Amino acid sequence: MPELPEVQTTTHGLDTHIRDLVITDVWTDYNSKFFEGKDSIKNPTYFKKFKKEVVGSTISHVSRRAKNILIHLTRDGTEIGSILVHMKMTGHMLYGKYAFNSKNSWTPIEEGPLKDPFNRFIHFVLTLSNKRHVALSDMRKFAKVTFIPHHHHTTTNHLKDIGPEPLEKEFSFEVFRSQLRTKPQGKIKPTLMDQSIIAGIGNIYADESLWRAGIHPEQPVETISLPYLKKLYTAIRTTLMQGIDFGGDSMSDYRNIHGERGKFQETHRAYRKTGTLCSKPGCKGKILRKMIAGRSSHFCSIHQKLTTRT
DNA sequence: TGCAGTGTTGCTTC
DNA sequence: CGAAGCAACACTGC
Repeated sequence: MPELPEVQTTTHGLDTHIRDLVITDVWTDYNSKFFEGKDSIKNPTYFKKFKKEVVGSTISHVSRRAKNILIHLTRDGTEIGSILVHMKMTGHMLYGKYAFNSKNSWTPIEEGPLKDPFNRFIHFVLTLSNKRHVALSDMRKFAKVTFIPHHHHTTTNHLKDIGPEPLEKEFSFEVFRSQLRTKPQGKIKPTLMDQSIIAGIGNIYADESLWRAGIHPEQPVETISLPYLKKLYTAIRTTLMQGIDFGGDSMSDYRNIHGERGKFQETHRAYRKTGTLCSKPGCKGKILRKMIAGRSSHFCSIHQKLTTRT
């Protein structure tokens, strides 16, 4: 589920714990070279190159771009690039002390994410100079890990088509509106989830933002009035900020780097609330579920009606 | 038991 | 060009 707030929670946690440490080893048991491009550690040939790049480098800091984590590396004080991790559906990063066991997998042994039920799905591990580890738990094995050389940061396919960050102060209402104008005929929900329009919004935060703004997920972008667009702009920013404040959403298997759950799922108003009464004060609607652009969408039958003009 | 559904995204097809 | 469908994988819940 990692969307912007979950990736932000993980990024911040990593940044405070692994800054200035040296990477002393890298391990993986991902092995399919299919589906992902050549520059994926799932490709054994690429992994050898990857290992050569990162072992011996120092972590300068950890940042986020859309739903990607970037672990920035230096060598002899010079920036060499970063490890890009996209956690996709079920990935989450953990920090702690692990031991490599006789079954060729990793077990947490001290502090850290001892209680995380997903420790059995660890497929990528960085060993650090303080004898601790960063582990990527990834049940469905969809995650992407690759090395981005410093000079490729703005040109790599992994990052070049990503839209503005919704929580940065440069993301004004005018920026939001001009981004949406590139897809006037699009349905609003798939448009919000398009990473080239706005960075970091996924299925949960799209549904929750639209509930708060009172807009039907299939409302064509060009038919949304100025006041409703402004409501939506505010709803997106406050919902994402709430997600971060609550430590992310753990309705499914997201955990922070210590293996702990976030609490945003306790505040859901629409996502996976099918059949319940709408909780908007005075609203008598029911939460409906419908597949839209291949994703299940949840919205109120009354205060999120599809209209010819909002 | 069986199968629909799951947070993401990129490739293929139309 | 865009939109839709599906595949990558493993598990949960009805």
